[in-house]
Amino acid sequence: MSTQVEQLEAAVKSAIERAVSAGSFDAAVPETIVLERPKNRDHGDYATSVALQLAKPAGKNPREVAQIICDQLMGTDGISKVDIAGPGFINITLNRADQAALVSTIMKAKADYGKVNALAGVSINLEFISANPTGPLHLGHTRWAAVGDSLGRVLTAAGAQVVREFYINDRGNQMDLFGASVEAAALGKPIPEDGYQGGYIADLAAQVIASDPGITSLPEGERHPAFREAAYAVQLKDQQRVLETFGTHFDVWFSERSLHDQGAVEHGLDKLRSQGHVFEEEGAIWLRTTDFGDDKDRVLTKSDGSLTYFSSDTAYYINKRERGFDICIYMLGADHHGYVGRLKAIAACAGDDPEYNIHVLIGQLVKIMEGGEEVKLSKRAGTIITLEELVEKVGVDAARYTLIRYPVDTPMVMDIDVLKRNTNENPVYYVQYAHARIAAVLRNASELNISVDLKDFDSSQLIHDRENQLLGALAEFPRVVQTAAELRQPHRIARYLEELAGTYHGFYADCRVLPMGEENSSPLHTARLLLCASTKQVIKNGLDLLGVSAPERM
RNA sequence: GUCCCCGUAGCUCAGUGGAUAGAGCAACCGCCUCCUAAGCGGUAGGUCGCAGGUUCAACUCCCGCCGGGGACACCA
Repeated sequence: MSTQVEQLEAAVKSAIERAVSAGSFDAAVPETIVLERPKNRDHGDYATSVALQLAKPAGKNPREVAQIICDQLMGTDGISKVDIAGPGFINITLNRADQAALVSTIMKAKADYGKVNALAGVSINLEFISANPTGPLHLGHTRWAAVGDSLGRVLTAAGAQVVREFYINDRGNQMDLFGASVEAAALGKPIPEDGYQGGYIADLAAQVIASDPGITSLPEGERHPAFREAAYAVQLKDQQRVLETFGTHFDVWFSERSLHDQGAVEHGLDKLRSQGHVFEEEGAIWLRTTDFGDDKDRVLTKSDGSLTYFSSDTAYYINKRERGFDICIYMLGADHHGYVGRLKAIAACAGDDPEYNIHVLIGQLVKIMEGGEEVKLSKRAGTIITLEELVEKVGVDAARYTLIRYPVDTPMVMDIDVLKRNTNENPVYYVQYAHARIAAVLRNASELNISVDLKDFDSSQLIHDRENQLLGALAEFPRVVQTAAELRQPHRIARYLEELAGTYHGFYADCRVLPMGEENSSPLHTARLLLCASTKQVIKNGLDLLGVSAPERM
């Protein structure tokens, strides 16, 4: 089923085609017509600047072109008025009753309203967080936990096949240090100097001992790996538990070790060799990433024969592609932006198109304020804020919503004190409140036995400005989902919901939904109720994309 | 030195080349004897860091500068 905007776009396009074939002007018909919702209500329901774009190739002045298009557009089904404004904008006003048909569309589609097929048939691997299993998830991971999860939902809504993946860096030096730290804590010895100092190490030690009391009396050679493995298992499980309570689900937990066990590194190396970008120098094996814009070549195998972290990255990428993913999305912190070039180079070296097959999102840091002051985060000083602590302080909904609400490339400041408040300084409540408010109206309607049945819906009732505005906002939802998916920007969903909630509140203030006092119910009441129900559905659908709850009561 | 991100209202921030640059908070003024006031309406608040360029049109794209943050290992 095509949306209102798609129909309108087709209409404008065909108007241009008719004008061209009638010889009114000569220009190539644009692939897509940009239709925007004007900020100013006097400029109609939709506006387009095609005439301005076509003026030059057509060799006419823009208003003339606009006039020709308007003439062709006049009389199109559903369009009630077409105006030319300013330098040559075409302002289109739709027939109000026709727009109200959207209510049936939404009520029938329910949870499916907003799904689009922009990414249909595309298989996407979405990797995010990928923390070391050597400590609790902290604030930096939390931004990704919220945004990554939401992006997964948005991409799915846009038709993509999405696998959410967490890469476990369970190999190498850090793991040994981690194991040694927990072991030292368990034995009451001082933590190694370059080891992990956080308070959680003692807790881990206690848990490890509790589940395996004999571990401390193992001979040293066995004790060391035993501690490492036990602590790893406990810590990973903890990360998984915390993420589930946060509503972030992963389809695949991919262990770096398993990559090596499968021989994926050698396999990756072979593949890269066959593409001709591997060379040997000073006893090490290198990948010539500078062939593709990286600032220096990267070592795969060190001169002592051991593998670099980079070799895991290459193997992992190749592994993902061989598992059938078209697009690999990586969500990295700002401190890793230097990886972008080499990741893209990996793709290029593997014979892929780095502009299509790899997409790297760089997230800026989150600052946190509490009690009017910035909380300095420092592992050493023990002032790290974990995901779990944040949720304890402000709740899952507020934490998720706030983190998703901003584009990831802006550094953001979270004010804990504001998020703790149940006021609309906290935008999540503004949106949730609209949902709860509608739920209340619908409950009251059901007590009054007023029909909310679509077969009693009379679209010609909805002609009030506020109703029209609300319908316009509802019609935007699929476009917003599509843009959010294409640009990988879930914050657009949140911003849209705030606008929709605002439009609803305005409608609610000016348009009485239920009968007053002894008044009998009329078709207008039913029509407005259905408009409310549609709005509730869209808010719910949007909040679902954010992983934020849509309460029936507040 | 090279690279990335940011600079928009008092504060926190939106704005994928379009018309008079927006929202929330903070300030001020109004609105509950009937559907949730966690709401609505209004007033005030701006040289979109600075200077060039491209364009019919620039907060948006390009170049240079200024200011803030971050990154540049045969580390993981």
